[in-house]
Amino acid sequence: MKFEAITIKDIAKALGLSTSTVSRALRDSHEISQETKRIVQEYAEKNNYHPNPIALSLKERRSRSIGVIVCEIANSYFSQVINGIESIAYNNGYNVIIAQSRESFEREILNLQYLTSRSIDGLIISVSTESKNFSYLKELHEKKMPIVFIDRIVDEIETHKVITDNFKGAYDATSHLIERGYRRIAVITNPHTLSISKERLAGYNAALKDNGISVNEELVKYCQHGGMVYSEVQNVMNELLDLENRPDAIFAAADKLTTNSLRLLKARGINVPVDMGLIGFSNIDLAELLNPPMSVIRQPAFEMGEVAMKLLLQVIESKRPVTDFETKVLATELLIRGSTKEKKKQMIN
Amino acid sequence: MKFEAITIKDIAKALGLSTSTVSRALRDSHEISQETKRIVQEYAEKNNYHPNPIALSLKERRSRSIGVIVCEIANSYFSQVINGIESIAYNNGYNVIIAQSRESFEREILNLQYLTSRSIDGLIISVSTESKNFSYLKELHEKKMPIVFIDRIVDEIETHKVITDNFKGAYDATSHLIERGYRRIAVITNPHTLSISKERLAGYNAALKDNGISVNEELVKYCQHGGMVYSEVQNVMNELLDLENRPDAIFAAADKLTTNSLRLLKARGINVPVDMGLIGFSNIDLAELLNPPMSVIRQPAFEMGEVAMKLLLQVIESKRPVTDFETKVLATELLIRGSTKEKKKQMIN
DNA sequence: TTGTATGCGTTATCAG
DNA sequence: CTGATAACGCATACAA
Repeated sequence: MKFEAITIKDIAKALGLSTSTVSRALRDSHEISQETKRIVQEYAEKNNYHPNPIALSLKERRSRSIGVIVCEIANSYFSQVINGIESIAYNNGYNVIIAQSRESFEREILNLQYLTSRSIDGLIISVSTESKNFSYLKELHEKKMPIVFIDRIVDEIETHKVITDNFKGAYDATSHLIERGYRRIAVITNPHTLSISKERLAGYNAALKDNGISVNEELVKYCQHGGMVYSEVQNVMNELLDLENRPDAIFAAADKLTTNSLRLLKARGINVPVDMGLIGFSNIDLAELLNPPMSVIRQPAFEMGEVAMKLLLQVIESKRPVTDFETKVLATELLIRGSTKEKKKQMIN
Repeated sequence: MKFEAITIKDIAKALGLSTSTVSRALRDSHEISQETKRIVQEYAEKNNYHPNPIALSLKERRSRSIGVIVCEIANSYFSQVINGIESIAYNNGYNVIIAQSRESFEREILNLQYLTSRSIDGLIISVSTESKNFSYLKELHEKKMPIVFIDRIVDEIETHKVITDNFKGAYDATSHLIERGYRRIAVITNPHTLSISKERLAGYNAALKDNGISVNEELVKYCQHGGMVYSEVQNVMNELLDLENRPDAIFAAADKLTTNSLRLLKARGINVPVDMGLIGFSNIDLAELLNPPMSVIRQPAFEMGEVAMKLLLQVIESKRPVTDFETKVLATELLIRGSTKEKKKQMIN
């Protein structure tokens, strides 16, 4: 308790004991008499004593809080990830300190400095689209800060990583479009600085190739800010739509890109999937309620958060050396929606 | 930095100075010679010195971190709120520690104890649906912990509150349904322990009354767990649909209830809005892309977070006594969607 | 201008 | 079994 907090010293004074005796009594040490323990514990209970964790942190050199850096909390995927992280953290008595990079490298570094200087015991991070220089993270890693990467990983840093099978996810998505008869499939993706972008692009390319469709570079569009900047997505979408040989389908390779693509197509009066096929990575809960229900590639976000936090705990609690790292690859899920014919009725609203 | 951290003591030893001199030099105290300052600051810079915030917290009795308790992070409304909170916190050098109650009173208390014992400087909370006893919060408030309530407030505790005009929002929503010709309008709402529920229900009642429609108790349904438990929403939905005189529209008085209602209606093959009108409080980004576009009541979630954090800062930085509290009431927004006729084309997907 | 001593709350080490 | 003391990293009142 921060205000008027009762301390061991207060208890000691009140009970005419020394602080060390009180401390030991509270920790149920065997070298304290039952009687003393009882008295101390009762008094502590009655006065709602709680050890000051700040003091404990200073002493034990651990804060029992971990840092999480993602590009944006208000993103269905990341909020689900955080949900998973928090659930495991909570069960293990850890606090979660959240920070957002908003896809800015500068903010990522500032957050990183801030969190680490706040003595977090570990870090879970999904790097920003803007990040190219990872020396700060490397330094941190070399200083033995437990780090777990999630989704957007940094290959060169050898630590735990939690990802999904991005290649397969993208392959499945693209194949799904091909199966539905689309041939001229564009892709809108995050910058290739991100590991996930490369993998998803590879999956897209492979699916095309396996179906005898040649890859067309003019159909590959990058969004430098991961869909954070709406106008950027708008621009690449316009570029695609203005091509003399317009694509007949789009694969959006990230959550934010998917929703923004959908919105942009709608705004231009382009009917999905009749005028334009669309599939994307998305964790939006309502995808199946869309018009028409939209097939998506879903990442097991909650589970990814859980796994990341569990790995981090293992390192923190030193059950596992940082060198003995592993990469967890979870499966993506291709949710095929709207396969049944929808009844069309007149709408009032 | 946590590992191999360089301390003031290290600098003092290296430079043959005392810790206090170093401390003062680093804080640019006037009582230190320019020369000494320069030497110390250069050395600190070069060795990447950062003061240990844990030690600072212990000394200054403040942690520069604030606690946030919401029912669930992975909820579009709350994730937007947190986004707003974080943005202001970040600009002011504060960390945000997130905790979820998951609509459980027990968890709320545990989180509360945990956060406060972690010496947070302030608290922003949206209470759980299950909470009826606020003695713990009251106690905290009496101990001068800066508290700001957001959305789900506790009337009896006199501190800052940030809410939206729930009465008007619900009134608008209900009126909107009435204007569209619906007459037998049901409401699905959170338990009446929540302030927002009472206000929204009042708005609903008033709209009915003002339009000469009598309130029918069998059309008022409560979800004790705020939509967290899907089966609970399912049950009340079934109760409504199984009425011999079934409602012709539903007003869902909370984010989670709206999406779950929509999903349930879809699952039962009930066409919205033809077979059943539906409107609700919702901050889902995709509402306008739904089939058909769904009108919703939107709360300015991000702004609410910002306002809450600003108020909290004022109290923390003692620019404003806790007794001089205020209640900010932001406007809800009635987003009317799908007013233009939608082209209906055959779907492939 | 600089150094010494103290305290923030806790636990560990040593004495008694 | 219990108590005194030091230490965690820092800032500051007080001494020099």
